[in-house]
Amino acid sequence: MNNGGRKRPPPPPQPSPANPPKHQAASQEDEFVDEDVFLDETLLPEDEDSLILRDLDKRHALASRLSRWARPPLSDDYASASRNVVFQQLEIDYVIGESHRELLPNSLGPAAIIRIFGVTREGHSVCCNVHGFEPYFYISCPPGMGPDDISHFHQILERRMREMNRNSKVPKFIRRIEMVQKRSIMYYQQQNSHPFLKIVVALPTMVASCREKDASFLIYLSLTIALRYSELISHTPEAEFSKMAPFRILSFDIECAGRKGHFPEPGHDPVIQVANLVTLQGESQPFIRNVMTLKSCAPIVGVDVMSFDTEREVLLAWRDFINKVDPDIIIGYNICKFDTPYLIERAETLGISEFPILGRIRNSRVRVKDTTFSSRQYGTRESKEVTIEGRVQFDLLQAMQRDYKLSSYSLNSVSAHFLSEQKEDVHHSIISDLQNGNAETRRRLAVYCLKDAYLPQRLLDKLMYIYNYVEMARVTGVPISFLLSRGQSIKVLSQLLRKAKQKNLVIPNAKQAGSEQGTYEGATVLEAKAGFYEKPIATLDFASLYPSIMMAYNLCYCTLVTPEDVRKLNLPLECVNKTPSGETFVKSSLQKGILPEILEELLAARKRAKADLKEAKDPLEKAVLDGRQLALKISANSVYGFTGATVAQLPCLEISSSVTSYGRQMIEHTKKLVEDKFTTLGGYEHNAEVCI
DNA sequence: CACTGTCCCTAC
DNA sequence: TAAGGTAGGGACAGTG
Repeated sequence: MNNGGRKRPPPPPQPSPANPPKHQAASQEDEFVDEDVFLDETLLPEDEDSLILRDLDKRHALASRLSRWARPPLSDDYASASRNVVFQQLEIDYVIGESHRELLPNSLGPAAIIRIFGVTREGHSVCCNVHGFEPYFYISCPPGMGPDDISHFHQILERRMREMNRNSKVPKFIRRIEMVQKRSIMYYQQQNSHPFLKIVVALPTMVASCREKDASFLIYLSLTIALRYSELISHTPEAEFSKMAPFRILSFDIECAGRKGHFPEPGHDPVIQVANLVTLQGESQPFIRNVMTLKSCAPIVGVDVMSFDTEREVLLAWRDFINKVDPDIIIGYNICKFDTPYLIERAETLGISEFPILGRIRNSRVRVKDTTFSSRQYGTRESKEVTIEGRVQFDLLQAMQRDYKLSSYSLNSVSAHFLSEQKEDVHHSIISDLQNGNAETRRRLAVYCLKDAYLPQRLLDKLMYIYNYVEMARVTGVPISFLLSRGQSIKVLSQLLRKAKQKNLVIPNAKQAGSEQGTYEGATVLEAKAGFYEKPIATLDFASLYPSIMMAYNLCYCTLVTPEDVRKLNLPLECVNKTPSGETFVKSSLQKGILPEILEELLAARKRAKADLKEAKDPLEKAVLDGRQLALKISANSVYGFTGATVAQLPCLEISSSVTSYGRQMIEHTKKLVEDKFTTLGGYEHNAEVCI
């Protein structure tokens, strides 16, 4: 048994025997009315089965509830592996052609990408992508391999998998598994009495041995897989397979006792409280509420208060809690930049080496990495990256900053904006005083800490983040974490890879050395006619102009014909389109482009979102759905942007400049059409004029 | 003051 | 290392 699975001590003892239970109950009732604003009916449990832990006995209810929800430990079969994880789904995207240097560091030739999606430990359970774990496993093979070699490569891959599998001590107990493919998020339907699909991952030694044995087949991260991917049956996320998985969502918040006038630093300032709420996706109430405090804390209605004498105990209690509850998704406010790194760095300071075992890979330590993200769309943001294998971290602050333009992103103002609820800020200057007071002042602090854990969960539900992000992840085929931590281009690339694989195409590494191609001509903007118009003006608008152009004219990497090919191939005129910018593309009758297909899918998804929008009644729900369809629109537009991004993975200015040239042409044409038709000569009242 | 370049923002 | 695009307006600073 590893540390991560170590049993948490049985229900902690009542923290403060000095307070007789009766007195507690009385004071609780009093305070509940005027002080515990957040403990209103929205948070209080409704049924008997829920946790109302007014006395010691009820603590056992928590313990049993917790163990009921705790997932079974890994089988002993896995004990021999130094690191392992159980995945729900394996998918192998095997060839992307010449390697992308970014995606495949250190590899030169055509490459395979194995993507692994999903994690589970119990059959009916659900999972998300292998977040945190590198979502791509890189395998490279000798340079010079082309599309014709795909099947050969396939076989090599398969053989290698088998070999590795033989080497491992893991028995094969899965014969047939039906998988639900949702790309990023999946619902696993148990077809088999045995719950496990097993994949043992990343035995570091195997990397070395593979290199020695077969230099032409480098494996950067080794895998041992218990079933062959050909045995997987994947379903598109439709009908019953489009259901949302009941993720287990942990929302947490920490409080630190900072020194006066200083922002808390993990090198100096202790973690004094950690509040946790655990909710099943789709349910309105958390099924676990607790708070871990340093020093005693008076009881709180509906909350399991666990008090400890040392900070070390607090941290370890939290680690054990995480491992026991085994959440799929971890949320909070600014957790990525503050809470999570703070806990880890604090544990480092205190020398608690066994603390950062929080993920689903046994004995894998969580590390903190500094990252910066900068793009024109989202601006530059510095952040810390903490990978917790197998758990999605969803920072509501990040999501807010990406999705909404607000004047302030404090939890307080965001909650006020979306939930009409304030957070009753405890000013940071009095946190230390509250901590140094008595059990009652620490209780007050705990209530606020809990509220700070509660608000992100409310935001998550209210803004339908799980639904919207899962939708986006499904459509684009990237893990959810990418949606928060990366830009638009990875989404386009991911869709390209998916489509290319379907069609047995390889994507070249187009990023040439010194790609100095400059910029290209953009859209026409007609001159506006300024003035105050009393009568309404008719507006003309193209529906998704650029995507429509790409679809209509079949513009794609794989339909572009170079000038020399035009000469060589002597293509009949009726098979090609010549764009206003002078490029040639074959028509879809000859070969349908990948990009148009991707766009069709995106626009179909957008259509679905718009249909939902029509159904929606609640204004906020409407706003959220509107945001979703807008996000899909932006994704569709970024397909065009992707081709014009000269610093991206696969620039193709022939496509982007063709799109804009068609766009200009169409706008001119429309203007002419309208102005020619609606004239006084044609019997209309006025001459029409088309401007901005 | 006229003009230019930069930054920042928004529209599409 | 990763990063959708171009067009265009307004505020502001610097310069002759």
